[in-house]
Amino acid sequence: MDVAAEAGVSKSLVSLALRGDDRVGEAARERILTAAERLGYRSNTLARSLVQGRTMILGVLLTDLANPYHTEVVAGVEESADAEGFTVLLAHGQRDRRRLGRQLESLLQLNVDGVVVISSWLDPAVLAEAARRAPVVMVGRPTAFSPGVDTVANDDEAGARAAVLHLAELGHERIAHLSGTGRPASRARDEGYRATMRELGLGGHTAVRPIGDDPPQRARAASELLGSARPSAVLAVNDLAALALLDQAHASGVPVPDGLSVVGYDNTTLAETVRPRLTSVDQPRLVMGRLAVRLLLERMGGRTGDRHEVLTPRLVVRASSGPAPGGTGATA
Amino acid sequence: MDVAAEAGVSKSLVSLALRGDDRVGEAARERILTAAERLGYRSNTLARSLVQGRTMILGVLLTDLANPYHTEVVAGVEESADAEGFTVLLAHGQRDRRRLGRQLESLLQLNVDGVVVISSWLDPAVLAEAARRAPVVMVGRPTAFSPGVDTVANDDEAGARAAVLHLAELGHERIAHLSGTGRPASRARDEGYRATMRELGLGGHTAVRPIGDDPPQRARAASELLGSARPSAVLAVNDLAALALLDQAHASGVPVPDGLSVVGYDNTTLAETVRPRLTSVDQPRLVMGRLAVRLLLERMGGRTGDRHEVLTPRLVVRASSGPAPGGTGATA
DNA sequence: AAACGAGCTTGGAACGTTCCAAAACCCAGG
DNA sequence: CCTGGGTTTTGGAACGTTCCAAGCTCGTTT
Repeated sequence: MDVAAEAGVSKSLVSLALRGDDRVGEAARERILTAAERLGYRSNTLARSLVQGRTMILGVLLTDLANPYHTEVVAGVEESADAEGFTVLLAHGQRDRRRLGRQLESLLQLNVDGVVVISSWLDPAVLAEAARRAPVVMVGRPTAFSPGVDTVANDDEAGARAAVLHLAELGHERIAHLSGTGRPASRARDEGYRATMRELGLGGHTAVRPIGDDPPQRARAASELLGSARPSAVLAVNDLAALALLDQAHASGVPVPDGLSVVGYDNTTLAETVRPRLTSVDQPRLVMGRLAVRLLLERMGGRTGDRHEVLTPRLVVRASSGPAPGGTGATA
Repeated sequence: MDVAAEAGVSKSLVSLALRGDDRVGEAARERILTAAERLGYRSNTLARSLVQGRTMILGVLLTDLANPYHTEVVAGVEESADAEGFTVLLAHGQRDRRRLGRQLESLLQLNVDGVVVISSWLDPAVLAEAARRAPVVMVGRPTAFSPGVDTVANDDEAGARAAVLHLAELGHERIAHLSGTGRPASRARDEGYRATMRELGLGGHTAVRPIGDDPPQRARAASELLGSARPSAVLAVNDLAALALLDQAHASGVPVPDGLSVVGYDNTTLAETVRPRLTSVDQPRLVMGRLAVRLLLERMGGRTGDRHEVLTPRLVVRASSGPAPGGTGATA
C-alpha cells in the first residue's frame, strides 16, 4: 500500500485511519489523510468484502424494467437500503426463467448481503436454493411458497373485491372481468372477483375473459368482451389490460364511462395519462419495497422463521368509472 | 478448501479442474467434480476478482428507471454484454447529481470492468474522473465532453429536422415547437427545429414554448401553446410533452390530426398506446446500447483516443400527423 | 542404466484488505 | 530511574481464489 509508505506508517494504521477509528493519533491521521488524498487512493471493496464476509450490497432481481409497478417497488427498496447504509444493485432478467436464474446466480456470486426478487416467474425451487445462500425476500405473489423465502404481497382478492364493490355501488350488475394469463396474482384477482360477485348476488352475471400477452391478442380480447352481450362495467386484471379496453371502446364508439365503466389494477402512471383517467386499484409499492428491506435486515439479524406480509390495496377512483346507464346511482 | 480435502488433492488442482483445464487427469477430475457437487461448492467471485483484477461485470448507471428510453438502451447493453460473457448490473441514481455520483462510486468500488452512463445529469468533471478509473461510455448528449469518456448519441438536429420536413411536406407552415428545459438534447432539438424552419423559408412562423418538468406545468404550457395564435402543427421535445399536448387538445375540442398535427420524440411505448397513435422520432436505442458495449471493449483492449458516435434517428409516422387544414396535401 | 520428456500435481506467493495480539511509546507516580 | 497503565502503532495471519515455478511419476530414448 503506497499510502503507508508515503505517510511513513504501517498499512494497519492506514486502514484504521481511513475508517475513522479514533485510536489513531492526530499527527499520523493528518499525514495519512493527506497522503491518501495526494495519491488518489481508494480502498478496494473487493478485498474488504473478502475478509469481512459481507458486501453491504443488496441485490434486486426483476423481470421487467419497463414495468412501473416494479420500478416503484425498487424506489422503496432504495430508500430503506440507503438509510441503512446499503448499496442497491439491480439485475434484470426479462421474462425468461433461465436468464432470471443466471442473474440471480450473478448476484449471489457477488456475495450480496440480501436479495429482493420482484418477479413471480422464478422457479420456486431455485428461489429456495438461493435462500440457503443469502437472505431472500420475494415481492409479489409466489407460485408456491419456498421455504426460507419471505414474501411481501398485496391482497389481490381484497383489491378485486374493492373494485367490484365500487362498481356495484354505482349500480352496475353486468360486471365482467378481463383476466390475466394464469400468473398467481391474476388468479387471485379472478378469485376475488368471482367471490364478490357471488356475495353480491350477481353470480349470474359473472363473465371472465382472459387476455393475451402481446398487443394484438389484447386488442382481440378487449373487442370480444365488448361484443355481443356487452357488460356495463369491466374490472381489468391490470392497467395495461384496461388500456386495451379503453382503446377498443373508443374504436367501437362506446363512451367511457357513460356507456362502459372500466377499472384497472396497479395504478401505474398509465392510469394518470390515459383518457379518461383510469380508476385503478393501487398497491402500496413504496411500502412494499421498504418492508422487503426490513425483512432482509431481520434475516441478517438472525431470524429463522419465514414471514409472509400481505398489504391491503386501495381503490383510486378516477374518471373511467361512473353510474350504470339505466341506474339511479348508489343502490347498495 | 473442503473440496480439496474431500477429493484428496491440492487446492490448486481443484481450481484447475473447476475451470475445465485439460491438464487435469481423468481420475482426479472425476473425484473433484463429484466432491464439489456433493458439498454444493461455489467458487468465490470476490476472491477471483481480487487476484485477477477484473470482475467481468459491466455497470450501467441511469437516472430514470421509469423512462422506457433508458430501459431499451439497457436491453441493447445487456444483449451485447451477455454475448461477451459479461454480467450487467444497474445502479439507479434518480435525477439527483449527488445520488448519481454516489452510485457511480459504488460501481467503481466494485471494480466493474466498465461503466455505461445513461444520463446527462452527471457532472462532466465527475465523469472524467471516473474515466480515469475504468472505461466509461456515456449514452446521450453530454453537457460537455469529458476527456477519456466515449459517447453514443443520436443526432438531435437531424431528428428535429426530419420531423419539421415531414410536417412541411404535409402542407403545414405554422409549425411550433414545445421545447424542453435546457438539457443538452433538448437544446439541440430546438436548434434543429429553428434551422429547418429558416431553411424552409418558414422562419417567420418559428414559435418555441418551453415545457415544465411536472405535469401541471406541462399542461399549462400545452394549453398556452394552443391559445391565441394556434399553430397547425407542433413538434414536441419528447413523447411526454406530446402527450400533454394531445391531452390539452382533447380538452379544448381540437381534433388531432385534423385540427392539429403533433409529432413527438423518442418513440417510446407511449407513442403506441396513446390515442391517436403518435408520430415520433425514433432513436436506435438497441443499437446505441450495443455500440456502448463495443466502445467499452475497445477501451479494455487498449484504445486510448476518445470516440464520439452519432447515430441517425428515424421518423415513425403514425396517426397524430396529417395534412394541414387548408392545404391540398404535399406541396414540397 | 542414465537421461529425457510428457503428463499431472503441488506448494507457496500474490491480490488488498481487516483483525488481532503484541509491541512501542509516553507520561505520571513512586 | 523504574513501574504501571493508557494510548498508539505494528507485524503477521486470514479471507478464497489464481498464478507460477517446481516437483513427481511414468515410459521412452540414448
